Amino acid sequence: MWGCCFSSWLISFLGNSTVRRRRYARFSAAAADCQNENWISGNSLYKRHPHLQRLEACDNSPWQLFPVLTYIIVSGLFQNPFVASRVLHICCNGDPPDLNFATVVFRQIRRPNLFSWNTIIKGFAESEDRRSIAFSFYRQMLDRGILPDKHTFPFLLTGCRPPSTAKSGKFLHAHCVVLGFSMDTFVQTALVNMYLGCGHKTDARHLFDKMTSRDIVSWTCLISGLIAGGHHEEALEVFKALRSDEGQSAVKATVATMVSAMAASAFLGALDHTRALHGNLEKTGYMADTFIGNSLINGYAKCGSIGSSSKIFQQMKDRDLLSWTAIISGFAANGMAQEALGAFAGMRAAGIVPDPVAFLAVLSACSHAGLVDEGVENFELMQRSYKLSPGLKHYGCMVDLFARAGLLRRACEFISAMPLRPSMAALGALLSACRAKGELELAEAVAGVIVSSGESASGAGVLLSNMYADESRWQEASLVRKKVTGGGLRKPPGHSWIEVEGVVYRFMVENGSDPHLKEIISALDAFAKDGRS
DNA sequence: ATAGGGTTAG
Repeated sequence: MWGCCFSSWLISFLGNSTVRRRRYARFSAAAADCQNENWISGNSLYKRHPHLQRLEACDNSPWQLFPVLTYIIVSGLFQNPFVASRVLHICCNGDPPDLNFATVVFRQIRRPNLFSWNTIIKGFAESEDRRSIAFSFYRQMLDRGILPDKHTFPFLLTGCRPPSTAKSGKFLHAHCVVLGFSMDTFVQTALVNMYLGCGHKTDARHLFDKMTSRDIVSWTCLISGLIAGGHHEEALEVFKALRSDEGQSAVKATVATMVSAMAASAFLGALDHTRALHGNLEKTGYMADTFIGNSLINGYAKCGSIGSSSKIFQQMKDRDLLSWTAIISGFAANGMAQEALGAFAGMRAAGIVPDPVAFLAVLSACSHAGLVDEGVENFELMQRSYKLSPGLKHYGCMVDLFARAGLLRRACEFISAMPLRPSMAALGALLSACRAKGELELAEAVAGVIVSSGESASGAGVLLSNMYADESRWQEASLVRKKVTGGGLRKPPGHSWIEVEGVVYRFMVENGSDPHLKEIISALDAFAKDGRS
């Protein structure tokens, strides 16, 4: 983008002949240096060419780069590998990075050095949609006889994230071993991260366990990677192992570590863990951190301790978008819709611009409390005042809002007016509302839509079958049920977990393997008896 | 004589 701007700037710059003559003296000094094959670099370079120091001050603002870039190109200093690498680095690390211009710059470097290769590889590996280009640069680099160093691999490995498989990652792992970089902590951590990202948990654990010098980033990578893969209990176990390791080695949990541990604890709803983490944090200097505050708000809210959430929220010095969203969705999840709406008003009054996630929290508060008018109002506000187009989740939430309120007609109308294909969740919400209202005909129609969507319809099938059973239409009930189970479809068994004295126990329906299942059932029976009396 | 792996809300 700014490559184009630069061309026009260059033309206007060079077009003025008086200016050009005045600058000639400076250029000719640089030109003299370009004759010299022994390139100077670093401090001595900047001392000889003070103009180049502007390179250091314009990382995020390409506009400031233009004058010095002109100087660099016209003088020929661009062929100094150090200077070329600096320019390339600026193109790749701008905000946003301009990879097209970086490629143009890279192609102009006659003999790219390892630093230039690493820089362009990093630029593409960190991009969203052009990660594969990083690999083709790696390939070209090897073809030109340049060997990678220990910096190259972490760059390349960050590009091995889903949807790409572990295939290229394993390839790189082999290169690391052969070239002797497999003992480097950074490379090893990047490998662990890559395996976790590609879903190869066992390989990642194996690698991590064999690491000779784990530092805190390695630990944090493992914990956050396990969470991303849905292994929250294992993440907490690793965190405990880290805690016992902290006594013997120099590793010490950082903000990133604590935030990840908190996320696992929040997901599991483990109140004791959350409290323990909070207690730890009070002893460190981390409480002032916004990330930490946000994760505590979320953690306490997920554990049902919304009072603690709002206390943390009030004590926070700097509240950002996420702090407000966390407290709104916390209130929403704990059935406090009025407080959620109040917090939303507070957020707007504080000058924080809500984003789609914030609106989702508001809408879910309305839907849980049956506040139809407020829901519709905010759904419109989001589009009208904030120019945000609702996503599938927002539409799903609105369907849920109407369906829970028993407004089946309105829910149907809303679905047919949707510009997006309704999600399974939206149709499912409508279907359960049909059961609650005993609207069998509508339920059949909705179930038909779900089946024709081609996705797994086991939940819908079970629900419809139950509806037939409600009406004592046993034949149809068993027919639907057979279709669900006979077609290879199986409803995944529901599972839950409970934290008792700091230990998380997971249990499943249909699975007698848990040694505590009997205890759990008898405890539930006791609760049920209490409830009746 | 420039660079590297990790962070929260749905």
